[in-house]
Amino acid sequence: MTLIHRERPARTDTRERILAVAHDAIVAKGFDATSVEEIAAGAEISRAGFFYHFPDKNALARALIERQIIEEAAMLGGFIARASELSDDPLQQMLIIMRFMAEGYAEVPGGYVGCILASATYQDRLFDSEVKAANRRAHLAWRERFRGHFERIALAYPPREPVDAGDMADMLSAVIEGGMILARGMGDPQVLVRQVLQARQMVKAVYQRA
Amino acid sequence: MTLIHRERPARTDTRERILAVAHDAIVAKGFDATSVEEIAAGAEISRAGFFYHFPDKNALARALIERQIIEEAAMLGGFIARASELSDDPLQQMLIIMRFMAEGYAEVPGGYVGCILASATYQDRLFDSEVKAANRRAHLAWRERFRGHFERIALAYPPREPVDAGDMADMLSAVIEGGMILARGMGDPQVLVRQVLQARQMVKAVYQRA
DNA sequence: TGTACATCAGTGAACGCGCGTTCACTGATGTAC
DNA sequence: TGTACATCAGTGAACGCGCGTTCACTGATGTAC
Repeated sequence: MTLIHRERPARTDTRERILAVAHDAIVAKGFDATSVEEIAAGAEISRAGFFYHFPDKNALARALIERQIIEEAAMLGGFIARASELSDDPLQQMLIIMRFMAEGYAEVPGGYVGCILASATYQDRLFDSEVKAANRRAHLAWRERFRGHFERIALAYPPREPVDAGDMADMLSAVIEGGMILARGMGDPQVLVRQVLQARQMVKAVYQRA
Repeated sequence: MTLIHRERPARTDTRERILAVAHDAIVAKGFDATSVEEIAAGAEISRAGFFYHFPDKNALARALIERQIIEEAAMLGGFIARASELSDDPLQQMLIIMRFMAEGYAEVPGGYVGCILASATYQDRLFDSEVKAANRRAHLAWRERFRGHFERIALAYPPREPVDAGDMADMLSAVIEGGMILARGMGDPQVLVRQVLQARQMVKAVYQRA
């Protein structure tokens, strides 16, 4: 028989596992209702082990929000880059981006979807001002990212009804956050996908000529 | 000097005060982070007094969601009735309703707004199936309420891009829930108002001919 | 190549605090006769 | 109109439990000489 030397996997990834487990639990139940105990158990360490990686529970919230901001930016950046490869027209680019978004949400395994930023928004008195500021920056980043895009669209395609480019940019966030709430509230993940595709139809109706 | 006989106001309204205080706190901080202690303090009773009115904390959540469903229905019912007084045209009615909604949110004192249903959605593992079912019924009620309306609009005004009447109905909820999250995340209550008005412009673009 | 020490990535047990809930009790109001 | 009892709308103190956090310790790995 060989010696069963305890598997001690090179897990510098423990921190990542904590973040992944915590993300899912917080999105599902809220920050306060998610205990350090269950996060630690999910990451297969002890409760005290958690505090080796984070000074306190709030530091975890901060890290999650920062991570979300970075991942969102990466995903969107990918969509934008691919869309500008596929078309030079700003309206077509936006329609392509929105289809990518819908497909992205359709592919989430189990259809389970939630947004940590919304979760933090609905518990904002719990978080310190640093977390709130990060949350705010994230929303502003989305807005600025798409405002310029909608301004270019409006130049090429005068809108049928007057709309503000900044509001159109916010609409993308709003339809996703609101769609997630509906999808979860109604127990049907497809609701989010349909909302994104419908917002896409509405964008066409606003800008596109027959 | 007159006898200062303790003011013992006829407060059968204690239950209502509990609900009002709890609503504000839960929407601001989440269900779990809102203690019975602070709800009782806000309603000017003792912690034990709270349990005279509700068997446990979950019963409070149920009562709040049921109350929200009733109040929403009443408010919307008022808007719909007034809109059908002002116009016979289904599209004009919808545009009037959406303007009422925007004005309603613009008038909220302090611009402070949140939705208890969204709050419950983001903590849904905490609530029992009865609460979840009520939440779901509420969303379905909104959808059915407006689906017929959008179907009538589509008959009179063939949409410029194909859209599903049920999805259009959901869009009203989504834009409000999403708008609230953005408004709070960015610290600007006007964001919600602008999102509702913008959705209104998009409805015009989809259905209205020049 | 061997030894001494430092650092990393945790563990297990204990801590105090705040929370939801219970319970015996109370003082004001309502009702029967 | 007075008295006895019931009900309403709570109070104050106590309960046990779970939570976030701390702390002394540990065993494996890395580094200096």
